Amino acid sequence: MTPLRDALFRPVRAGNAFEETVERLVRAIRLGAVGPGERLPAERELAGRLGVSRVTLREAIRSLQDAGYVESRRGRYGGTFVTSPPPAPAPGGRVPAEDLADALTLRAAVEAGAAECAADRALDPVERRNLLARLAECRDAALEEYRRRDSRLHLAIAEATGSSSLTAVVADARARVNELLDRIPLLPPNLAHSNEQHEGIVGHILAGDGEAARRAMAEHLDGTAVLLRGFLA
Amino acid sequence: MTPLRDALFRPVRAGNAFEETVERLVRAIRLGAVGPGERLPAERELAGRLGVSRVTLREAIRSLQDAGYVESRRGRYGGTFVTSPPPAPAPGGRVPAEDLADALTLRAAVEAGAAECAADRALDPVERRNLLARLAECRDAALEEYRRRDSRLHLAIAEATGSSSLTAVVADARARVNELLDRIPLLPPNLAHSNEQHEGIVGHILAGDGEAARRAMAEHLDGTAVLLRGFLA
DNA sequence: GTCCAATGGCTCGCTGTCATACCTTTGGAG
DNA sequence: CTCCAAAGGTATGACAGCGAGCCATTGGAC
Repeated sequence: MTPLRDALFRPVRAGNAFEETVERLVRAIRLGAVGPGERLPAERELAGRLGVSRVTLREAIRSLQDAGYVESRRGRYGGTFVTSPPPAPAPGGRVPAEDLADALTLRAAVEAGAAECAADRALDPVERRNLLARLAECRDAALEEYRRRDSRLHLAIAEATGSSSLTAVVADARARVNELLDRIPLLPPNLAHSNEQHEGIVGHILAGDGEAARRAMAEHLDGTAVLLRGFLA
Repeated sequence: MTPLRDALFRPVRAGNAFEETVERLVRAIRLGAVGPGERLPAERELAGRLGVSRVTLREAIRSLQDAGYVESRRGRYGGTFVTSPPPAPAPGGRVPAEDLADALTLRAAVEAGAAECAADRALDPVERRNLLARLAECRDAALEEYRRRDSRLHLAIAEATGSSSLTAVVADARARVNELLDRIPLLPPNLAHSNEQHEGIVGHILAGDGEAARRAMAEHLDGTAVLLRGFLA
């Protein structure tokens, strides 16, 4: 009973508008939704989308500039551009075991569910191409680009469910796990294994086999879960 | 690409602090976390949990009073109590097909995932008893209480995953679907069938059979999904 | 060469929200 | 019977965030 109330009476605001805006922008960049060299939406549009005033958005962008994530240029065809290469994330200290379990459980549930939903749906050609393109991106990614492209593939799978809410939840879950992954080394053998599993997952989704897609995704996620638990527990 | 950005650049705030607080409180009551006659946490504590000032919380409580959801009493051992019976929800009009699909997809993914996670975990005796108690509550629920108790059972399953984040996501998804369910009739045969399925789901969870629990939950959810699509499409 | 549309940069007054403190009511402890 | 702890009720000053408007810069269209 108490844990249920904890969940329902959790904070309405994760922080102030400025902090949450920074968080969102960093997340979009870290998850690869806006790649290096690409431009963010114009301030007026972005402020509207985020439901935040332009003043607040600009403060957030200012701190991303200071952190080296973006650079702004004025004038027509100007804008705010993601720098390449992006700054290395701060390593961070230990992680409470409970937080780790919470993040991994959330991700396991939503990503496996998303893979199954995506497979059980009739995908249009655009979605199919998107999946294959993201898969290819992962295949020939350099080490320092891998995490971002991996996230993009996983998010493409979430998108393929056709549910924007589910996509948002997967993005949240993934952002949390990525923060933890940044604290452990990324090894080439793991990467190769990951790519094999990606092939399988996407294959099952395109074939419309929900059960197999779910199982493959679960196994894939379990791999990184084991790594995380090993390094951080 | 655009749908991904839509998900990541979605609004930082769902509304102002007052509106979101009202939403939270109504949700807690509608999902049965605080049953008829029960007391909400004291204002000072609740404001702290929700991360909102007491002034704002009180405005929210005030509108719940006006809507007939709660009654406040002063003095020691006073507090804000959920009324019984609660007011009937406003029926509401048509639902865009896209919203319906979005809500159902989200729920299918997260609730099926939660059932599987719960089953694959070593449950402590408290959690096992909680599941059985909620199951029993559903079994002998009157028609007008059924929706609330059904939600409590489903949320108990989410709690059993041990992940508060996952519990919160399931609560969100369920609140959205409940809003839609309030627009269609609840028929005794459906209810009986639901209860049978509940037995199966909880049984598989207690037995630790994640695969079966997931499948049973998916089937169960599919039943109400079909009903919803039939009535609202 | 001139114009102009689109972009980032800046300012000001208004409103919502917060933190804090204090008041009022109530029922059990002693 | 008295007291007081815990709850809801109220008031106030400070500030974050907003909307709206204007300025400055830029590069292509004409």
